[in-house]
Amino acid sequence: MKGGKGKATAKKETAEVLKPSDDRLGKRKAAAKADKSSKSKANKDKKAKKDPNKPKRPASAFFVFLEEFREIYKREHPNVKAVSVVGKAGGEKWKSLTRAEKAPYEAKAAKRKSEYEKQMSAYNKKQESNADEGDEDSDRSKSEVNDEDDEESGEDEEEEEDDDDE
DNA sequence: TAACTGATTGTTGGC
DNA sequence: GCCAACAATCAGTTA
Repeated sequence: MKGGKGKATAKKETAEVLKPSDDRLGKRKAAAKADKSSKSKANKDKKAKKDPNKPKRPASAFFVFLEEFREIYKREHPNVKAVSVVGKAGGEKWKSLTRAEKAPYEAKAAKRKSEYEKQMSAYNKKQESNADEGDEDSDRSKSEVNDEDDEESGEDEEEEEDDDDE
């Protein structure tokens, strides 16, 4: 492995000292920590056997927000490049948003999710047929994936305006 | 030079 | 139902 393994360990200790204020958050952090430690393995594992054709998980509302927030944050703090800082700031900002303010991000996330579901069903079908036929499909699956990609080209964002639910 | 780390929240998927 | 894993981002770190 590479990476700041040692750094991670040291960081972990620090993080443990710095008890998170939130219970759930703490769990998250702990999970993330455990995640991290296993992640290296998981990553390798993933790299080793993960299917590159498998659709990526859709961004949650928070991640949709974070994409935008990063842009703004970079503009306001061009010197700050650390993702950890942006992540933290984004998390705080996210918590300060009202439900109405979060609504457009949730709408986008919902859309991405439905696309993800479509892609997953296509992917699963492919997996089934792969299981059926065994192999001899590599180039076919490629073209199918391309088809899937085509699907999402049409839509950008149209339902930013459904924040009326309260 | 490739691979990992951190920091965040939400969601997915497996058990 | 619970919980681990993963989604984006990228400078910095390490082997």
